[in-house]
Amino acid sequence: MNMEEALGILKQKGYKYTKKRKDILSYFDQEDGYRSAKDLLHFMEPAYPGISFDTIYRNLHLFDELAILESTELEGEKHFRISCVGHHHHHFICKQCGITKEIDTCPMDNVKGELGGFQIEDHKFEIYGRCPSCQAS
Amino acid sequence: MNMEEALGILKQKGYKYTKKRKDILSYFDQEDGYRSAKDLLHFMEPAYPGISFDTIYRNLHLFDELAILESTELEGEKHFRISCVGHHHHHFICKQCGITKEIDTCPMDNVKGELGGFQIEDHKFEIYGRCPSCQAS
DNA sequence: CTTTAAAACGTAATCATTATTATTTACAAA
DNA sequence: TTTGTAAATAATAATGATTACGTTTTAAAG
Repeated sequence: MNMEEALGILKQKGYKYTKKRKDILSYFDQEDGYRSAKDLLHFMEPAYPGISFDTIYRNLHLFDELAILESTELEGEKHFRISCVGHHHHHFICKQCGITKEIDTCPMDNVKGELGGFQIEDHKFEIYGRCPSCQAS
Repeated sequence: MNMEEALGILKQKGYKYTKKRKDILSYFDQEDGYRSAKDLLHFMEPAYPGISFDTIYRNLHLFDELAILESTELEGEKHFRISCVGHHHHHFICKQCGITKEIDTCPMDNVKGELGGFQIEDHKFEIYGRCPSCQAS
């Protein structure tokens, strides 16, 4: 997912184009990892002093709903990253910097046999640790 | 993990035996699924009117630390279940009633090859859906 | 029994998130 | 270009989960 695609989705669904939304998208476009609402707020503050929580949260949720962003819960805080659309995948997530690495292995095929009678709706597979550059520092 | 084991751990580590702790443990012993602090509070209230949050949360964390309970985050709330010690495992979790089913498949072996240079510290694999009895209702 | 360290109480604070109402703005149609 | 209107934002306030704190109570060891 890149900015043009994301802006295209917004337009197509009838949502308005605002500079704030563009800037939010550009933030996630440039970052390659999970970021919190607070991280985004800190990024936005210089350009928009006093920007409200509402704007941050509403847009994060909107983008999550539109699958422009994907989200996960890390230590009690929701974190978001730009969506890697196209194919099913999971992530390694660096505990220190939040950067992600795509994992192509999905365990669900091997598991379905164990779950006869259970209706599977969703699953979460995440690996946590330190990325190479955080190990070095 | 059963009550005797759990109480043994408490004793061995020098923590006191109280009726509240016994009741908390008996709650998780009888429930076979993830339960929230609120769930536990509701269970405790009749026997201990006005029991404080502090008692609930402190003991949940203590038991989590001692690996008497294990925890996961579901929809912004921490949930706890009695620990299935002994072997590594994952869980199917029913979104409706919180009951769990053990999954013996662990995807980590297949994944390590994809993560050269990344230091793996932890992982989470959970499957969400409806258990057979919740599907029926 | 007495001691004492831990547990529990009562309450307030904190942190993330959501809701509310009023104002402002993007955008399309006149 | 102007204007109407629905959407977006601001400025709080509220909520819900969790943690912190000073005091009192209690389990359990001597």
